[in-house]
Amino acid sequence: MPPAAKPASTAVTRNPERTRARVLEAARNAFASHGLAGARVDAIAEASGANKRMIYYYFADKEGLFLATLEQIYAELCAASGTLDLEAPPEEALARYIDFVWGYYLEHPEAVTILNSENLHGGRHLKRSDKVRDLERPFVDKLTLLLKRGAEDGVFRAGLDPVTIHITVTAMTYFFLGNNTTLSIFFGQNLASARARRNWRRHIHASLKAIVSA
Amino acid sequence: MPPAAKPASTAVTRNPERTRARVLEAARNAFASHGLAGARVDAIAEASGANKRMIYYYFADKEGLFLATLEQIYAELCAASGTLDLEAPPEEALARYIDFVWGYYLEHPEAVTILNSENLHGGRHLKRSDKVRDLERPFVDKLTLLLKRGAEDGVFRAGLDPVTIHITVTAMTYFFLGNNTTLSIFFGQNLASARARRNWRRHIHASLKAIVSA
DNA sequence: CAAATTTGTAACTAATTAGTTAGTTAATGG
DNA sequence: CCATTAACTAACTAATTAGTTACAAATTTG
Repeated sequence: MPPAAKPASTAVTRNPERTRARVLEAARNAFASHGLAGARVDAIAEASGANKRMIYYYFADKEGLFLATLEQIYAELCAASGTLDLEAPPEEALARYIDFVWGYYLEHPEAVTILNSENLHGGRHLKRSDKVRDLERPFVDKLTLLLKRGAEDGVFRAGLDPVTIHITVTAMTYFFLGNNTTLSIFFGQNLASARARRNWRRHIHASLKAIVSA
Repeated sequence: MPPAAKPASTAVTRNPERTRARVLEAARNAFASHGLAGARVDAIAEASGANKRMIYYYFADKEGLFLATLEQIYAELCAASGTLDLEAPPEEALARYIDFVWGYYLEHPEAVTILNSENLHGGRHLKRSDKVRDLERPFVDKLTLLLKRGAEDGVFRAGLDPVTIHITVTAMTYFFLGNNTTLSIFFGQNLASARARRNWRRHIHASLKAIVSA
């Protein structure tokens, strides 16, 4: 049922890859704005310019489309981390790492809401994805090396767990950005302002420095 | 339209307050499990034992019911923080504060998913809630005093912002618990285990100690 | 080039949904 | 004790929804 990858064609009237890509883009927007249950397949079809039938042809059902969206997000995140350059003194490299995570979620707010949706549904789509299981996670290896290097240089504490550090950086980024609205209302201040964001990013840097310091 | 609070009655056949409470409880479960769009008013009516008409009678519409659920969650969080005792040496008191936040979200996973839903929808329900605006937030005052006390004692850094510290503790708690499923899948380890939770809670304590230390 | 296959369309359907109508029964207050 | 109001019910509706059917055109392949 799922169409195999095909060599580029000069045809304009038919273009399955472009159709797929456009559907995925529209799906991403729709799921990000309304969640899995709130997103409308008809709306995705219209926004992508594809016929609704094609969505079912390519992705089987709404949940299949949601899974494909999730897989694309994870693939993009991992691919982006491939270009991450941590060849610098440990403290400088850690700062770059933080800026990468912060920058990624700042530029991809849809990733936050879609991952939240997947957690709402107990990860039932991701669980059956071998695409995500087989993904390269360059940032984990890079962070592992960085922490080791920092410990050897005596600037980082020894025995730091890379996954723990990654989750810490992501938690501080993701929670601040993803829950910005309710936090702003609850604390009566605009945490979406450039100033508030700048302060928070600075706070992440200072916090992680304190956490990893020897 | 919204019914006023009434003195307790001995009647059993009619009990608007109990009906309201049961609807709210069912709504909380439904919204927590399926989100705003995914929750079904019919299912909430059936689960609460109330007639669907009564839900519209008390809460106007589905969004009104969602707002009432949100308000209840915030009210409970603030009420719970009222009993929080921080009368202890600053480092011990900060540990208690962390355990309060951690314990609260651990015991109320539905608060996490419902707040995520509200953020998905841009906070449009909470924005029009004066109930939440007028809420007492005892934990902010308590934390403010604690940070001041710690600074005076020379154990905490001076000038720490209580809201920043609160968001930091909440970020590390909320993100770990709320995104536990996708994190577990992505990093190939069971972060829901008692051991993983214990380690993470310990990590929050160590991290905050490092962050606030003079 | 012809048969098989892939890509695409338009119109449809069966089920579900939020919200309503029209009325009944219990409590309350004068 | 009766009239008004509050609490409640069952059955309904109009709109929407995920998913399908039946068909057509383009492309590939033997």
